[in-house]
Amino acid sequence: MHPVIQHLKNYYPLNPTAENMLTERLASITFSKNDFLLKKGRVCQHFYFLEKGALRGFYELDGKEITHWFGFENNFITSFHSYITGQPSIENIQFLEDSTVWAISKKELTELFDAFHEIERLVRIIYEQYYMQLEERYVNAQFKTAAELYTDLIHRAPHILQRVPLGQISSYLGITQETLSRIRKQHAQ
Amino acid sequence: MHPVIQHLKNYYPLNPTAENMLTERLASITFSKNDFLLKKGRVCQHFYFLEKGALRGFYELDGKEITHWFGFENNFITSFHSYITGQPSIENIQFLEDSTVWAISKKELTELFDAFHEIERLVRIIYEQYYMQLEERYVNAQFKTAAELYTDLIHRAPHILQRVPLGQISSYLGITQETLSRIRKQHAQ
DNA sequence: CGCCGAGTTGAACTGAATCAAGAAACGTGG
DNA sequence: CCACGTTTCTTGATTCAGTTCAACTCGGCG
Repeated sequence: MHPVIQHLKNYYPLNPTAENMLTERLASITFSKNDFLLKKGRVCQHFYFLEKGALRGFYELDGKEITHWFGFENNFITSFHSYITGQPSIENIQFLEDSTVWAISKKELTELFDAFHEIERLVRIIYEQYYMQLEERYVNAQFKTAAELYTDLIHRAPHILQRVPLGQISSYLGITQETLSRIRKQHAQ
Repeated sequence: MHPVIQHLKNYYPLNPTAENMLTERLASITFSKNDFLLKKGRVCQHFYFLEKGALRGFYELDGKEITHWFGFENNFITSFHSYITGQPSIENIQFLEDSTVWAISKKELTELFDAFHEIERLVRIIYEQYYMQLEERYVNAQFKTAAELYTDLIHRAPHILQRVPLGQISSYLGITQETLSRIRKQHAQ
């Protein structure tokens, strides 16, 4: 079975016709480590599904790169603000590993919404889940010390330390690399 | 025209039949200042529209109340996590002023999704807007000093200082009341 | 072999928290 | 409508977590 269809079953089951129409419109693309899925200034016209690999969204602030999210296997990926508004993206999306994604254009997905109520429902449900995740992350972040943020993260995503450079994790947590390095040292002992 | 229908036109226009079916299911409720729309531990079974007034969502942390969002006129309101998952809410929702809300139950809204594709589309579009807002708030919050958070807030919502106690604003910004008081003093001079 | 990016370590500094005490504003009942 | 108690806000002194800046280590790779 198609890996995207397989994953969508976790949210809402589609009937076979809708599944087929969707599958036909999904294009597989492979990328190498350090490739960009999207560069700042371009409009994000696609909705992606990351089958294998890892990536990050980051923007520049005072000459430093701020990674504000990571994507791993089975995550839906897009530069949301740009995708929805059609405006140029402020963020870059870059691969951290050799990766495989499935892509569908906004135009095609919108057409599928018109043709299949249930596909729009599926996306509505996916939005709900992603909204809750974002909200949770937000509430968890505030009022925590750097050390708490770190331990929370390795509980939630223990693999992240092996797969992502320290500097990217530290900006994701909103602390400096030096502080994260010290915390990690404490933690290991 | 019904105030909810009026506001929905900003997102996606409904046909008259859908408008009527929706309007019939909306119940108007008035509350007084300090009333609770939802108390911690209860399941949020409704989706609300705040026609007039103001409210806040808050939770307890170390014996202190942390206000993590505000709602004003024309905002959609619910305890999202509880509403979606059906689990007891961690947060309270309390009115800051005498208010008027329109309510629809989750059951009825779900039935409307089944009956009218376009109502589900409307909600999908509303989710997109609210997701972007949350994302924006998140990115803006990190890496800002307390003073920057304050000036950003009064630009975005200048009315908030008149309508909301300082202690609630400070926890919303993730700083102490003392710090906000000092910043505000600096700012005024 | 030497360079380069990633990570570590140290010392000084600073923004904001904490703790504590007053002042002002509010609303509630007599 | 005033008096009293409670909540909200302000101000000061001290402390501390985390930043900044700078130097150093380590491992990989051309």
